[in-house]
Amino acid sequence: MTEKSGKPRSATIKDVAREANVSYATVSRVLNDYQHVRPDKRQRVLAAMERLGYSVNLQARSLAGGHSQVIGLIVHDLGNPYTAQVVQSIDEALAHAEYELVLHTTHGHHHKEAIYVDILTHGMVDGLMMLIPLGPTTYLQQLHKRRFPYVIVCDHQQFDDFSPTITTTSWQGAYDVMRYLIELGHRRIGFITGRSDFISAAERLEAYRAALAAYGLPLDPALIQPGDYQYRSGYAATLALLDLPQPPTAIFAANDLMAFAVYDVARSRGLQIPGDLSVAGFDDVPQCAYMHPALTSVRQPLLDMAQLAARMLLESIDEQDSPVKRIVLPTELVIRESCQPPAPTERPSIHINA
Amino acid sequence: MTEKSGKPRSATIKDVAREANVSYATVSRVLNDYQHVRPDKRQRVLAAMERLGYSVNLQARSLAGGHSQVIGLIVHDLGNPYTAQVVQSIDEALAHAEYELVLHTTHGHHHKEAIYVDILTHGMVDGLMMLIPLGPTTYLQQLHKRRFPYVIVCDHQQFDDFSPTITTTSWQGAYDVMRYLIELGHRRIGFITGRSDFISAAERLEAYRAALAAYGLPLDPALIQPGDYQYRSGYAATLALLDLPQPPTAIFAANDLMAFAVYDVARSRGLQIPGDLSVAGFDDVPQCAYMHPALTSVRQPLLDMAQLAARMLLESIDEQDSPVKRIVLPTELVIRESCQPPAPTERPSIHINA
DNA sequence: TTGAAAGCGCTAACAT
DNA sequence: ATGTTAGCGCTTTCAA
Repeated sequence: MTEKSGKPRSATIKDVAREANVSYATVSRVLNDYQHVRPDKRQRVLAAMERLGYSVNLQARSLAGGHSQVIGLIVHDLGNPYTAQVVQSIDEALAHAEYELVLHTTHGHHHKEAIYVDILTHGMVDGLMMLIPLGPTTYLQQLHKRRFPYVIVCDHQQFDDFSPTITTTSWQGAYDVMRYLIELGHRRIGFITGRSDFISAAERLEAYRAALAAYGLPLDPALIQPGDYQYRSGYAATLALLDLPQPPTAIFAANDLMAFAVYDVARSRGLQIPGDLSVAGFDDVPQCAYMHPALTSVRQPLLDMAQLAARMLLESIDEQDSPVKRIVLPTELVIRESCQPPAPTERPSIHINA
Repeated sequence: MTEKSGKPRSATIKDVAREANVSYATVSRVLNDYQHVRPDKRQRVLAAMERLGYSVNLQARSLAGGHSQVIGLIVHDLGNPYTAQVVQSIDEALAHAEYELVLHTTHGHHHKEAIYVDILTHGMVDGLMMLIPLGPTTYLQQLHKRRFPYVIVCDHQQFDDFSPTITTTSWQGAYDVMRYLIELGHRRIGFITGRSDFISAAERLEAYRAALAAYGLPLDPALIQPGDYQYRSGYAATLALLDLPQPPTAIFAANDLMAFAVYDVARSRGLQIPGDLSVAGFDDVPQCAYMHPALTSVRQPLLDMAQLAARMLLESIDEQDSPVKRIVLPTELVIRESCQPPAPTERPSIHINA
């Protein structure tokens, strides 16, 4: 057979064995740091590897029953600074444990999740982490049935009862924002929702409603504008909110990116923040601190989440019978400069519309 | 052997064969969409797969000489919106071609590059893309010698002469900014450099110098402040620049993030942009358009870069003898609101310091 | 301490 | 059209 296209070949364990004049099992032993190898032979093997530029083929190793020492990570969207930061933290935590990371992004296509899970968990990785905005799914059930080690990291609190999960008190985070705003004196608070198919979006909306109810404030549906976590939708929603006959004195956006859009609409209309309009976001992306005024937001302990997730996964890889854990980490309301009591000139609101 | 820890097993091609009552080669044929399989048998196989929840093991396939249909991508830093966007574009381009993407991030540790290249190119992937800020390296030479398909995507123009490369007229981009600023009338232009070990940083600095020289303007070393592409360094550099006995009337930051820092320092000192100080950045991240005033910057055609890179790589996987290509895409100076002629009150500068 | 050999799940000849 | 079989590169028995 002529060496036509096909894959480029590189030195294998056998080449090394030949070069070092040992059996290829011995090479494998050196590779895996076995004890019973005579030092001089080990040296010879090492030298041969060096000379041949040998590098282990992880696929083959994994196939042969060793482990791959790689962890799969499936995320929904890398464009989100929130995701990017979690990924980075996970990567670092894993590197400490000598695991590699392979990352798959679904770019918002939920149907890809199952595909990636399939690919990764059939040979490619020793464990799987998922950063997904959705609730219970079929593929999770299958993973569980197969007893494949995995961990969910999410920013919402609704999921099945068999998946190991790291999450935060995200509902509480949203509620905290509302309480803060209400106690500042706001009565008409606009809410820009997240992407409707994300659980977090429903959850934050629910917290908005709950806080209103808890303080005996009326719920005006016009004050709830749909967004999708993107800047553009935040812009449109803010426009709608400010064009209301009775515009809100404060706007709570379900994430920071949409809150930034509120800033821009306000600026274009000559509205001062927080003088004329208070604004709060969610996620506490780094940019919050750089805004003028700095944006009040809700922080999730991303670093801790990542590290705990990594530890949990590694544990369940080591001992297959580790109990299913779920950890809920606290969110934190980060109060900055974007909120203050509503302008005193404001009259007690008179509701005209239904 | 008791089914102790070890990997969870899942259905293999043989299980399917048994279940469907065919030879396991036939299953493979169905799997790979071969022509010569009787429709009814194909159906039986498909059904069996369904029943068993079968999923192909990519490792095994790849080992057996098929291809993995996976492309590796090594990037330097995901935190950068620039990177994130390229990754996303590449992923989409690859998905069209039915390739999966596995991504490795070095998180700024250059020494990891060689390791990842090794891992990925020994069995794991059919081709490799790299998004790295560095110049020629040993591992690229090796890849080339092995004839392993790969492509470099970078934002600088200095590299070896055997690597397929996609790049942009980045030097020209920086030069364009300077020309624009100079023709606006600026004579003292501050420059905040990029991270010193990145080629792009040296290149942009070089363009800064070249433009000054071309217009016969003096080069004041004090106007060049070191940065590292991070916000914080931009902040410090701006402080240093504005504290100069003769501060610049314009600042060109080697990337947008540092330009944002210029905004913040200016604001904290009560300086108007562009009235008191003109500012320009590089990269044209989305945030530029949202700033007030919107930031003038240099755009690289990320989407085109990604698509071309994907196409190039796929080509060189298909035909091993495709000639080494290098494509240089044009950058574009995106003029927004952050620059204007220097204040007329400005006197002709008198240089006191050496 | 080392070598020989089986086999991981699959593809790709080679048979039939 | 389909079955049989030889590996891919490696780990891991089992012998020696």
